[in-house]
Amino acid sequence: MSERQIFANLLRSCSKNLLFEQGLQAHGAVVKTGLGFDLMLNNDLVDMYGKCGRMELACAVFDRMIERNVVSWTALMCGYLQNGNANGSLSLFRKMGSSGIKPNEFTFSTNLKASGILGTPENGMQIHSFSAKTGFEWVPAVANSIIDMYSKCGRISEAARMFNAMPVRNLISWNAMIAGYTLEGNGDRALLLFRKMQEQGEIPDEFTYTSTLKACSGLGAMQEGTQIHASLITRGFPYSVQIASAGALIDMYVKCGHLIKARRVFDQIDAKNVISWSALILGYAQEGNLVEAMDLFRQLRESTYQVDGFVLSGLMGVFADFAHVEQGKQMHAYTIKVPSGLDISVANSMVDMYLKCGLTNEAERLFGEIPVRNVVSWTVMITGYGKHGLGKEAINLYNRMLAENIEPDGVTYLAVLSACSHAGLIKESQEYFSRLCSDRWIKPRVEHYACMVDLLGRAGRLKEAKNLIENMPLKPNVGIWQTLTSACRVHGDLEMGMEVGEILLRLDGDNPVNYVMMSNIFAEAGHWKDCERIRETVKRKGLKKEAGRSWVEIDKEIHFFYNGEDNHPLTKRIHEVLKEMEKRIKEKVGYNHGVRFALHDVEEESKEESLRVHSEKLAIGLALVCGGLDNEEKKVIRIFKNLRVCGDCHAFIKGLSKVLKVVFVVRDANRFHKFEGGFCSCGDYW
DNA sequence: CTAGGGTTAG
Repeated sequence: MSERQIFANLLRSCSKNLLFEQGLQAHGAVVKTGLGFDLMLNNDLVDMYGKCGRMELACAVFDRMIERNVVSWTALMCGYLQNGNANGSLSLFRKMGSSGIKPNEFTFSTNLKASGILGTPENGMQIHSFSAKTGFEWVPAVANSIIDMYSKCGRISEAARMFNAMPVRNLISWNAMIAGYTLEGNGDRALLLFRKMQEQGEIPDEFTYTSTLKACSGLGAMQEGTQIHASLITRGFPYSVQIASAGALIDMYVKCGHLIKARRVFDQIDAKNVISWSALILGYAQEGNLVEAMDLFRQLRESTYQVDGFVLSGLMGVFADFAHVEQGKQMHAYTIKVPSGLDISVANSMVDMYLKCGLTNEAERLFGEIPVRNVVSWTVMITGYGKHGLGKEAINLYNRMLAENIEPDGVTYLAVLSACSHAGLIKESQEYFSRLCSDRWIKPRVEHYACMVDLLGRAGRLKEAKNLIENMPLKPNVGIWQTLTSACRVHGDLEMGMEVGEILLRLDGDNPVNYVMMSNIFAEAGHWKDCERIRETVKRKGLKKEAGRSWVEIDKEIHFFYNGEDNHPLTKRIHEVLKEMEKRIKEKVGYNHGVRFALHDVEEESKEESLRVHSEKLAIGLALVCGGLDNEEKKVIRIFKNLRVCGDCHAFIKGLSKVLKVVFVVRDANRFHKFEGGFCSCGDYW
């Protein structure tokens, strides 16, 4: 074997096994032997450095080469791609074109993959047609990459067209198409294709299984998932395959609500990895079992596996949802100690957590410290401002984002529109909505229309709101009708309320929330008979609405309350304080029980009584008992509620904030309410 | 030198 061939083999082995130090030594030896200008060896060097994550060295070799062929260029592109720089690969692709070198199938595959990662179809389409012109389109690897590119760019129909037109399909073609449907959220189609490929004699591999399991997760299809699990075992795949699919398998059971089975799979895998750990931890956490989740997380930390950004951001998201500030802060402290704490998704999830816990200043500080913010970072912040009723600030932030050349996406528009909605900025919202409609790449969704309906409804422009729903190009969903119904209630438009309510009940007649809304409309209008009729229906159908639950954190401990609950050790004191407060508010601000809100609890018998024990009041009572009555300046009491805060409680807290020198921040299912000096930041519309 | 996968932030 020639010396040159020996070096090539050595370099390829370093590349494959990521042996940077040895590769560096081999590089030195190549130069010493006088082979420093050999084309093939230089290509291998570019590849080796790229694989080892040393792009500066890969570029240096590439720049010093006296001749370059298509392999040299493609190797460098792969380096960029594998080091997370898809744009780098694409711009190199363009440069290669202008230097007169023709791409081959490898160049096409690489850059199609890069386009898929960027997720915007323009680049990919160009490369697709380029490959067609140069006769590479139907080379299997290229065609597969085109399918992958289109499905990652949200052009599933293009992907399917390609797939159907392929003269020869291999396993990878099937996998790419199945993954595409799964990604699109069309799990049914994915499973259909999975069956079809087996009918045609194709044997699934680990990638097929992970994709189809993911499809089952999305569908909540436990039966299909279990079948796939079974065939994974009966086909006798080697361990490596089971490991690769374990994360998806556990996640499937988690998403189907079967934690016990998920746990069983986890316990049965000999070789776990960080993904199987994360899937299970987040499963427990999202279910509300934080004790088990955190215990597993501790075990993960103490294990040899590296905690990654996925599990950190996932847990942070759970703390945000449950408003567990203390846990969130502790996790924040932990992220500073681990490398994955620097992940952008972790930073974003922390900003979101602070915002959802009502600590706006902390969120702002953290947001300012993110070195490279992406569209999610900005959207989180805009959403947060919006929920705090800070519409102007949200819009300012949005403009700053545009100034920094960050492209908004559909969620960003949702954040801006809902910020306008919470702050009542109608003119502004119409401007942004028309911008959205004329955006080339973003399609308005029902949720965007719902924001506009909410805005118009809030302004009392109910006819316009109804018109918008009836004329929108999308199929109205339950949520958007609920928005309109609720606006009818606020403005006391009985006629439209009944009309819209009928639509709502036809569409979603088993949701107690809809009946509550209807009975409220009738109650507002004094139609007690109709109100009674609705109540009867709810009883007859046996519908139960989600139980109202509030919580408050006191001395790093969270106390939960359900409506009418009386098993807290301090219950007696809580009721005493609430009674006392009620008296003081009645004297000072003439507060009275608003019976109009009593129907939030359709199952309750006594309205007065049910109001007095709403969970948010109990939580506030406890906070007051535990030192909230000190009446010191700048005292803030934070309360969280799973549903929307009821109107009576809202009035009560407003009164409290006037009687006491306390600021109350209440996060409900919709937004934040900041009560200060007898006023609420929501302007009494919520 | 090349194609496919698992947990994940708004």
